[in-house]
Amino acid sequence: MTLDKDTERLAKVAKALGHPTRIRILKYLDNQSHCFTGDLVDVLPISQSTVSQHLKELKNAGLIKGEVKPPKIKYCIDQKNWKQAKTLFEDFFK
Amino acid sequence: MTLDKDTERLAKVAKALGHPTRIRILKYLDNQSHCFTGDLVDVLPISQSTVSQHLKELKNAGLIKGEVKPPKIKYCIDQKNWKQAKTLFEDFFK
DNA sequence: AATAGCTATCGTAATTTTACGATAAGAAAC
DNA sequence: GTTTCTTATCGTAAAATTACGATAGCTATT
Repeated sequence: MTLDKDTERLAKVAKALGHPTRIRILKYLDNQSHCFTGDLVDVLPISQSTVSQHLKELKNAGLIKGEVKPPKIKYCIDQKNWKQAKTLFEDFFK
Repeated sequence: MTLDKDTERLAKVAKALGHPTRIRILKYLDNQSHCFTGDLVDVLPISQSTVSQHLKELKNAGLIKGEVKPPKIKYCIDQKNWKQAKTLFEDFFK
């Protein structure tokens, strides 16, 4: 059943979106098109390690991806998975 | 900032959607337009108390509402909040 | 080779989530 | 009034989440 797969995927993405900090990160990324961890640490009222942890979850959910630009890591939205997520939510709310 | 309110709201709704069982419940509700707890217990592979717990979370997030039809409780989607959630996600993914 | 800068990971504690069985609550039927 | 039916709530245990400081890793620079 691809329906069940979609359900699992939708739930996983939703879970990744289920924290205000992660929403803010994604909105920031959407505005800036890309950013480094430090940019977020400057903007968000939480520690560097916690920011990194949230980034990890977004990456695990496939919503963002990181590119190593030593000594920094450049994050941006994973457009392919982003589109898929958008579609899943559209279908769900339709 | 209404933006922060929207962020909080979006995260809250997303969190409520962040479990496959709750997605299934909402899909079921969308198909049937309404249902009782027992209907879901028959369909889902989890116990009655767990179903009730998931319903509670969906209700807390405002996505569904229950109407007492003794001795049952009739659940349906909260259309007003559902529309709002739909809009929040649309704006977010736009 | 040593230092400096940036970020992930580790270790940890507090809180939340998820699941279950058992129990309570409410109204209808007998 | 007792029983029956349906569902919420309680109590509980295991697992996951969230947060932090401290530490490690990786480059580039000095």
